Amino acid sequence: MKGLKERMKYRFLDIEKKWQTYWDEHQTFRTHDSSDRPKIYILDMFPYPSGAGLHVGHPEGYTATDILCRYRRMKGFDVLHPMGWDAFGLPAERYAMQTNIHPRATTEENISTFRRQIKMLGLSYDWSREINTTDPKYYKWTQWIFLKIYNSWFDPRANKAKPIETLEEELSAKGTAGLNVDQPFTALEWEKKSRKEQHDFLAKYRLAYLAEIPVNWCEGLGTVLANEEVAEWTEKGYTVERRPMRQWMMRITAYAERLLEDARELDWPVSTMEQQRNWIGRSEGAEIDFPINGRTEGLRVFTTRADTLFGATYMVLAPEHPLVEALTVPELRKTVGDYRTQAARKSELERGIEKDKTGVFIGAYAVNPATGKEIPIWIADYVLMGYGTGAIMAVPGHDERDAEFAKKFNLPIIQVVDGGPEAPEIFIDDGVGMNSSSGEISLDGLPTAEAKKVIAAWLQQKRLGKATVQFKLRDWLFSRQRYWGEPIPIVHLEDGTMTALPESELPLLLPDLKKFQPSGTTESPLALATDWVNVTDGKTGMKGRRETNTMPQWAGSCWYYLRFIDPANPDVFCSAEKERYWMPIDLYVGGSEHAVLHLMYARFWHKLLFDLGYVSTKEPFTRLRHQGIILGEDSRKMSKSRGNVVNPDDVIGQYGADAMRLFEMFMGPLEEMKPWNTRGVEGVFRFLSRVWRLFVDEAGNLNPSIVDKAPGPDFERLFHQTVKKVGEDIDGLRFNTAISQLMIFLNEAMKLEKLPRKELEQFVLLLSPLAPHLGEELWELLGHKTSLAYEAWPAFDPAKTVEDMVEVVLQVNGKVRGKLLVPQGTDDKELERLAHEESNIQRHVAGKKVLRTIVVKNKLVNVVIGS
RNA sequence: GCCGAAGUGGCGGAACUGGUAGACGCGCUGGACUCAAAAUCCAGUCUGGCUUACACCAGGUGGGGGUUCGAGUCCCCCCUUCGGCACCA
Repeated sequence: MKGLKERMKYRFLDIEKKWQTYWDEHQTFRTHDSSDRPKIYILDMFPYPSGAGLHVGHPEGYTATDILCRYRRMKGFDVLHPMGWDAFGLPAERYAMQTNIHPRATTEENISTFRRQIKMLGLSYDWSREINTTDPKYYKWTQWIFLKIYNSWFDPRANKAKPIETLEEELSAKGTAGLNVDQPFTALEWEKKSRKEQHDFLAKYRLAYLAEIPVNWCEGLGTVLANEEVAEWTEKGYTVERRPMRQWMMRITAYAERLLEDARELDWPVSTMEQQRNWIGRSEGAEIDFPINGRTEGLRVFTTRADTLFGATYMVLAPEHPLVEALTVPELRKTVGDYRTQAARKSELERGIEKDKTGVFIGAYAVNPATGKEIPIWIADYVLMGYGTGAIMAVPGHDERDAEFAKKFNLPIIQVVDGGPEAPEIFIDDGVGMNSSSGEISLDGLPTAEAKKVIAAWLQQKRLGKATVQFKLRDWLFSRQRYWGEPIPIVHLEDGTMTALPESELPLLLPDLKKFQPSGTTESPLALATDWVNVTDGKTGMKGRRETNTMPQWAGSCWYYLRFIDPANPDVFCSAEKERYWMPIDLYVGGSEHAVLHLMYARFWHKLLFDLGYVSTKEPFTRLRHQGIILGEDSRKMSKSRGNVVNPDDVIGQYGADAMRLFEMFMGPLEEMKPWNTRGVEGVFRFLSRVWRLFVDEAGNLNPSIVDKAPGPDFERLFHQTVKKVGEDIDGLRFNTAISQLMIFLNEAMKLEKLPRKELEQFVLLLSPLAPHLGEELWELLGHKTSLAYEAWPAFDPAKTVEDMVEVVLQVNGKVRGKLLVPQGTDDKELERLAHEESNIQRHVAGKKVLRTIVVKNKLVNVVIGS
């Protein structure tokens, strides 16, 4: 008795194991390159394999893309859907410092866990393409790309990157004639320069370069951080200080305009686009040179409000501004010096928190080019060296920060823009010019936009300035003081020059360390591997020292999507032919926490590779979606301390992978934040069990009620509606509504005595992308010998989706007063007549005047009456 | 402070270009099966009024106003939540 009952049960664990093994053995999801079928490249952001294993957030995005992939395969597409590991990273290294276990070992172990957990979900990845950023066969190419970047420069005339040789050739041919440089030289002079001089000149143009800049040093982590990363770590309680250090940078700023411009064509979430736009921070304005008494060079400022030039009553330099030293009068050297050291100590964060303005007068004066008046020059830390020119003209009448400063230090405030009678004391918006005329120019009466143009033209003509564009984006700090990262393939030679490793020497392997300890300096632990560090340059015979910094974790993820296309190629990072077939990525799914960092860096590298001719598209990710965060059952963020973490292993053990998949998709829209709910998992599990019972009888055989028979008209219509809706919803990533349609279909099917075989088979196909294990099992039970993964997706007949009887709503003044069942397509006249016949309508219309009647075919009749 | 997204039953959420608000699921209530329970199945479930009942009526998509025959959907103002930026001149 019990045995029989056991057999009829939906035994998900056995079924799921069986099909996962089948897919593995048959290599069901192995992708073949370039056929004449349409292609689609669907990518998940590959995970960092942490020691904690998968959490329920990971499967959400992975399941979504998996469903779409399975669906598209059935629609006849070549689908590229790979998975890999972003495996360099700090946690494994920190663990190594505590235990001396090599990060490689920890990483391998974590990857096994992740792989096992991901495979349990039944995701249809092509595992033959698995990649790992820490694999030398992979990072060889990360280093190769680094060299490409190092050996390139950005030609502003072409607005693109070019090999550095093109610059050398140009310099040899015609010197700096075609370039905009401070100290021009001729071709002959170039040839006469020493090896080091040439090297240093070129270094200023390379897209990867070393710079001594104030960086974000995090003592706790023993490394520097990119500006973009600071917030993340300070939130975790680490302190970050500004410290000048010599670091590798990438010239992402050269691409600011293109990163902004090309984003317009992308199908990305608006908030992500917005974040990127903010981060790039383009602003249009003007550069103006303020003459300084007794000096030939002026003081250059950037302003977005050149129209307020007449209101500039003083100037402010950033404390770090290079002219401060020269301009400060002797009597004030001490005060100014003290202020500068004080400001240098403060981190940028601290500067931001202290809203109270500080600053000191340096004793010098500039001339306002519009009024001809002398105005004092101050330094203050509210002006940042990193933005614009590091100097501003202060217009306290129309800028809140300047106003605050002016009030504190009793500097004159002049109003030069009329904001109308309602305007606040400090009016910062657009208005009409006033108090702005000299013998040469007048802005009085001009609207702000107009005034900006007039003043810009005047400045240009007087050679005092010009319209320019500024960006907030800064160059990308690319080096980290870590062991567990890609070594930078550069050697520093004893004459102070650098040499890049030839491609033939890649990969430059990480040396094996016996002990994983911090170097004790600001260098990475690699500095301790003296055998590795000290080298002799083959070409020059000079002694050299390897670069000990490694690349940031973002490096490997900047191009992994290209390696997936051709993962084992030993000769190139990705074959051009395959790249042209598969790129761009048609759908990219991952967390919104990567909105600026990863997504900006990857776009930057991609554009570089595009300029150098290695990829065929200017953008890598055409359509991007973020999965929403899954909260704990208590609607709060999942965390160990709250004890509300849901473990995927447990859920799968209890309800199966299909139920887990289905629930995560049924919870709500993919992108929304939503709470976990165990009852909800039970709900979808019940649905799957009901599907099982519909197909399988108590003895475990195919339900004998399934017969070769045409469906009734109502059921046939529902079938066609279901095919239509499920397909459309999967394409639109609306899995929750696709599932509810399948539920509706099942509910109706359960009511039938005899089940039409053809429709039920097709239903299995519709269900299969969402619950693939159950799908395969039922498909086999229905007598099919091979996997359904490449079965044709069911077709629907639009004509058969329409109801022949429709319910028409009867309204009086827009309020529902009755309903009517009429044949589809009943004409307006007839509907109107029927409406007026209906008793409840007559009751409401009685004694009133009918003004008009609005009829919407197949929808409603609205009788409009007077009072 | 600025920018962006979103507010719908007890809960997760549906509702195509303005046309029956609450699909589907959870929960809850009642019933069937059972010695009993679990599982399963059937019925009900926005709020209020009235009714034996069917029906009917009023209100209802964060709040207030507007456009419209008709608004969850469009416009204006306000409130709340989430995400981002934050002296960027």
